[in-house]
Amino acid sequence: MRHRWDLTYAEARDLQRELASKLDTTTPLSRFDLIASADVSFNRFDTEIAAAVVVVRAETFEVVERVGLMFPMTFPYIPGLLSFREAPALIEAFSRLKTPYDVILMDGQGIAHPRRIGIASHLGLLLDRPCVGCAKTRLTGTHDEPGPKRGDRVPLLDGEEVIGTVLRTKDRVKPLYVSPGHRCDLESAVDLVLATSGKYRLPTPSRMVHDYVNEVRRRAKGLRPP
DNA sequence: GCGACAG
DNA sequence: ATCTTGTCGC
Repeated sequence: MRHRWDLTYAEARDLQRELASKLDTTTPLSRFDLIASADVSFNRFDTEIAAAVVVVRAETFEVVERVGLMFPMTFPYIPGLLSFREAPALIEAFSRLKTPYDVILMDGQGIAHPRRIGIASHLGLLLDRPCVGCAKTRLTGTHDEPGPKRGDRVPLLDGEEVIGTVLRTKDRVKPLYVSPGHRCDLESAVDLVLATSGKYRLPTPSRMVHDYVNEVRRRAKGLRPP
């Protein structure tokens, strides 16, 4: 499934409402042996964005394949419309990936979004692959403070509706916002994040792709140490 | 109108 | 998101 990206904000929101109705957030993940972690990186005023995907074996964190590239960035950052800025570059990166993977782990919200279609949901839907959303901060929803220990969690709510889980992945560090993206349910999403984290706040595959995508950007732009 | 607001 | 050293807290 594909669609155009050069839309007005109103058109983009209409498209989101249309796409959101196609999401599957009730099917448990059958497996997550091979995780395709995706991320982007860019400079404040640059017009190019670095996108990368790292396929990691969940049990060992061994890197199976990496793809990194630079891509033109045209859409601005508008809260709620993040995918229109970052997804085109990510989709290009995924198109160059050869390794079959079980699930995508995306930095950002899944259905924990005003229209229930954050970048993890949007990406999963367009690629027709299971996708988990794991964000560092909140976009929408309310919640209590989870307990202080790793594994402690509390529901992320929008009124009565559960749209995600605020999950502590490490003792006494800020919790993460986990929500299903597509072809995945909330329980599976939390399981995956918990199974791949512990040493750091972020899941290890997320840290790996974050480091790699920064390396890709710096190598393309040439950053000089002062 | 005011405050909130993934990356 | 990125630019950046030291520093406070467990």
